[in-house]
Amino acid sequence: MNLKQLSHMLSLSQTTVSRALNGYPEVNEETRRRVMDAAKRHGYRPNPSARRLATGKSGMIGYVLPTGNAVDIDPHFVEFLSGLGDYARAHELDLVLSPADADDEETTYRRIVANRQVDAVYISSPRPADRRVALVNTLGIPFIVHGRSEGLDFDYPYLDIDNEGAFHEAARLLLQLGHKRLALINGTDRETFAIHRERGMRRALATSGLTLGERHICSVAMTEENGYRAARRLLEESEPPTAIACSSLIMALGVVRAVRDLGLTIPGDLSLVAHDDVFPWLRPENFPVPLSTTRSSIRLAGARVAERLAARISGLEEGARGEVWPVDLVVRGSVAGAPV
Amino acid sequence: MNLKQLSHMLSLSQTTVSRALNGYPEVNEETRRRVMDAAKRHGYRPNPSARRLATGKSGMIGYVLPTGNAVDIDPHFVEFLSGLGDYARAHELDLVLSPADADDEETTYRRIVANRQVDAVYISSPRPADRRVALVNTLGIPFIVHGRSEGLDFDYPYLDIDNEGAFHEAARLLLQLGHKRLALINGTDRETFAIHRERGMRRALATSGLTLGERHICSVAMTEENGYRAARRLLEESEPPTAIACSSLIMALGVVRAVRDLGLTIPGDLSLVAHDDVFPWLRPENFPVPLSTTRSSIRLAGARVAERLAARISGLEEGARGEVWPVDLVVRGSVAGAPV
DNA sequence: AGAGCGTTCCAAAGCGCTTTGGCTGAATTG
DNA sequence: CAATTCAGCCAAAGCGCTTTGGAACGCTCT
Repeated sequence: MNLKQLSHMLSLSQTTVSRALNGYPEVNEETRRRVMDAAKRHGYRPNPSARRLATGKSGMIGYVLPTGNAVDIDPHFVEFLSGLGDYARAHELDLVLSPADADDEETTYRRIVANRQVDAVYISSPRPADRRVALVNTLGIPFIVHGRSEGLDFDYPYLDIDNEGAFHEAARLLLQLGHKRLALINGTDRETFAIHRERGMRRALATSGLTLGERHICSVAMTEENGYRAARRLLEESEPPTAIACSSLIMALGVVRAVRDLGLTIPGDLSLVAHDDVFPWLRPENFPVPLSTTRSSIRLAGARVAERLAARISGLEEGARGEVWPVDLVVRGSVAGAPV
Repeated sequence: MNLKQLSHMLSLSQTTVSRALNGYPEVNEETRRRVMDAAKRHGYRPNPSARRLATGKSGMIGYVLPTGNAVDIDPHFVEFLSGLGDYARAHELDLVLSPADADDEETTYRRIVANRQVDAVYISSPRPADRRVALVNTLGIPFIVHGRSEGLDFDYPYLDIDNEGAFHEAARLLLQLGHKRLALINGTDRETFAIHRERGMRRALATSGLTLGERHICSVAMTEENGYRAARRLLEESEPPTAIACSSLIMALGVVRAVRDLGLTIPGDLSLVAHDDVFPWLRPENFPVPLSTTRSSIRLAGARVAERLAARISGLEEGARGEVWPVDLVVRGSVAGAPV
């Protein structure tokens, strides 16, 4: 059932039927009702390919998926997607993932914009002076960055959590508990969120006249194994840290294992705080010793990004509005006063 | 730069240019070269929306993403996606995720097929007599099921791993080690893979004249917490199992924690085997006691599904070919002889 | 020489929608 | 009452591609 048939059986022109369906004002309400009714009764659905060719709008939002043998997609992604999908569903938006060589995402961005394949895109895990952000900005497609870049000479719309504040608070807590030797097991330092977390921690330490030594900070991919290795290295030093802040629950798993292997205890020998993106399948309260966390639901972020993307597509949101969410510090049993 | 302009500047008709570009035989090789050349030089890219309207082909593969507040997307999904994306990239295929109410995916399948939004779809985590499989089969769009359904009165193309064989082997190993009381911590029993694993285990037990008691099998969502709870329940019985097979590494994490909490040891008091989908961020060899696993890379499966999907789209693959991958049994320190 | 044939190209008709520009007749205005 | 206005409808022109149904040309074959 296409527009032609539908309009024919209503003895109306395609124009009128199209307008009636799309809510244009220049059609009699009585006629509109008739049209709507017939459309529903016959299950008419405008062909998206045709509509898209005519309007250039696709009803989809895009994401460029970095791929490659050595490229691992972050498990956070799926939670983010959950939230995004949840909102997108309610608004009949589809999401298109365009796989790209991780070393050359630009070509793909250019392609999907040139082809008008999607109405908007989002960018995640931005790095400082991220070229993707710059590119997408000049290409002029609606977009939102999940996270923040830095050192770009223009403003752009983003949604980020207060990573600096979160780790500042975490460090401040540890300092208040008397810890002097803190360490940070961070995500790879090419990503802005990791930089912000380090910054927050340094700021807290500076307030107490302390610094974060070069050797007390690890920047690694967020796997259990890397968490373990980093923790071992830190704890086997001559003057090991008495408290560690860790950028992910998964790495924290490794830290806990290292602590055990070394015959140490949490929080007796080591206080531990980690960032929690809120996975349904791994919860900080279920750690051997309930884990203190800085918590922010990445799923909610996904939903919010979808919401703002939709708003930008329909012109309800404009400009370079940045949105930063505060992060909860949740204190559980994994932190205690510094050992004497 | 569109076809009209390009053909005009070549003083050729759109027909000829189109045919030259698409490799049709009825165009002079010399002309084809000229066209190809000009196209490349001017960076001509056919508009996908137009092409799609004309041909009905979209160059995308689809996946219906179940969403909802209470719906958690499996973290396996992201690994599968990695593999799929990796292959799709090389073939210029995009992936469109259509979010759907988890209770009503059918509407969405109908929509994407009716709208010809994608050239093929894949279905994951099938359940017995899965309605999605039946639906998609009658709708006549190319598809592949990742996993298997059961009790359907027709054949269909799928890619699955030998879950039954894997757990049969795992159980057989445990039996050989003298274990008599085995337990299974499985994924939710609505999914076929869980049923197959249970079946494999039962079969192995039957061979030794044993059975898997009702209380010795847990069917739960695969979270760390559920693994913990299941293990506690099992181990606190009067005659606790001496060996557990577990359907995921994440649940195994919980099992290990439970064992510790109860003051037991692996493999002294309990032998443990788990299924490993091969995540980059959590590896069985890094468990406190290296975990024995049944191993199969879900990432490779993703790549293979993409490959077969592409083959079906282009007509290279036809019919209802089922493909079952064998699963490696990797023995590590977490299994030992049954306690005396 | 004319029929027959394969090669190479083209004009034009879709694909199914949106949108422009214009037409009608009734209501409003001076 | 003629002149405007306006609500409500329509025909037709795109959007940019693919594909159908020839047409023109140079050959070979009888």
